[in-house]
Amino acid sequence: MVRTRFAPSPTGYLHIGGLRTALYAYLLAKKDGGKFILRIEDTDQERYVEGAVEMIIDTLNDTGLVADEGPIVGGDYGPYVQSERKEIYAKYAEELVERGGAYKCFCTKERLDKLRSESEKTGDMFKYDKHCLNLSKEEVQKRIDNGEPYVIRQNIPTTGETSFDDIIFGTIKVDNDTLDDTVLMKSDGMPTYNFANVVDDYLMGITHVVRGTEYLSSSPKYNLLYQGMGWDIPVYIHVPPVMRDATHKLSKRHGDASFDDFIQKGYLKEAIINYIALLGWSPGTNQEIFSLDELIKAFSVKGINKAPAIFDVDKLTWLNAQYIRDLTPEKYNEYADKYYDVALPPGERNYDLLARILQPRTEKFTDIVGQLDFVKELPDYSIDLYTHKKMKTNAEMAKGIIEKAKAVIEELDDFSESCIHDALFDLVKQLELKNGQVLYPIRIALCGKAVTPGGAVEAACLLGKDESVRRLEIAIGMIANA
RNA sequence: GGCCCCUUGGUCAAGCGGUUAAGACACCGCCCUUUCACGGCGGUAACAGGGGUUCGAGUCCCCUAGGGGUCACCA
Repeated sequence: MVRTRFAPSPTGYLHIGGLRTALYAYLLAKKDGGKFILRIEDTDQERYVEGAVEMIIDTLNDTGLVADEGPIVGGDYGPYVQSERKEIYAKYAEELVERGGAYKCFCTKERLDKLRSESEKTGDMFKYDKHCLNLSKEEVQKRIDNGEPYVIRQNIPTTGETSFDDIIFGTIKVDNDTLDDTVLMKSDGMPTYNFANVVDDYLMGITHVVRGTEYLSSSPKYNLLYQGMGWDIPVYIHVPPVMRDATHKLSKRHGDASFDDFIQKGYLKEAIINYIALLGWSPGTNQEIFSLDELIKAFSVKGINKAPAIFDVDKLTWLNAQYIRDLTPEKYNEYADKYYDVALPPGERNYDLLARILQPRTEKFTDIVGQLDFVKELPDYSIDLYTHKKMKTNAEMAKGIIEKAKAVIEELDDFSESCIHDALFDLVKQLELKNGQVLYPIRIALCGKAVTPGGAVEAACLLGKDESVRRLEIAIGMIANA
């Protein structure tokens, strides 16, 4: 059975790139009816951020990428938090030492720094010189008993080459002498990522490792580790990064939006998931709208592109608009309500009308506030707005029309949308003008801005009779005084 | 700098030796229309460069250029 994992370190919000990695791991598992596991990699206590684990789990649950096993839900392979697995790593590290795949190292930071600056001088890459590799067992024990701090380093062969297979990048070979004896266990007893990920992936039965390409160059070392322990090597799927532009990765640090930011900005989680699925992956068909279930069916690692993908907000926004239009009006209003709250005066709301005029015009929910800004208060506007070349209207003729419209509207007892509509269209007929020639000036008078959701009828309905009449009077006065 | 990886329109991408090189976003134009949108129709725009291999190359090989990743007791 396929078992994949998402293994973030709890250093903050889940960002877009991380979410996409999680999505791919999830899809890969679910495609096969397998399990998706969440593991928290918190071996670096310095970078730990309070509450980050909860935020990550919330986002995952929210987006539907629900982990089958993990810190809260549990599972048969726990604990799923690395800081709770200290003894496990220690045990396997000792075993690896026994097997010759690793050794204890007592070198001080000072010695290492010296080595580093020396290699810097000669321009070579820093490589640990295996200084402690040949310490005798007794010597090692003596120094441990003396309380000397030590780390455990991976013993990498100095000759030969190591290769590994990646589903999307193929076989990659590297010379062993380009590999450094990296630290596996830190002096504080915690493992480094380099060791913990291998031990955990093995112990947790992970069959497919999905992670970012930043691990591509260290993967040979992990293979050496698997081999050293006599463990089966998992299938690797390294996914390219999501970029802000051609040369920069998307990063929260540089103010790039996170998943939560997009939700705040009025994006639908389904749209975000749909979009990031398509970012760097192609289903091989022209389908672009996918529910999570459809993604599971359509997903294949073969469709993952090797090149980094630049995040395009425009396309996300377009997709979001598609999702918004597909909402039922009721659902739309549910999402929109909190924006109505800020844009609209208190009182009853014509939800039916609101959804009808706004839904096709909403790309993200935050748009609503600006689109309804004329309702609470008539904007300051210039009578130049009455001039519209295509409508063939101007302020002078607008005045007459608005006066007549005011009269018509004042007489309405039933200020329903259909009554307003009929009354205004009767006026059009009566005046023997085009629809736009009479409706356009009325809308301007009502709204005080050129672009509004809906037309004169909808605006009047939204404003109510008294306010409509008031605004028409204002318009008449403005033009008269001009 | 060493090593590894990548390179089709502005962006996401299809292509897997023979195509007029798809599709989508964005942009532009037209239609619809009481503004703007929505919707419909159409348009501009790409194989990084150079060598090979081949009857034939976006597709295979090499080089160059550009970009990314990595060289921590971070993940």
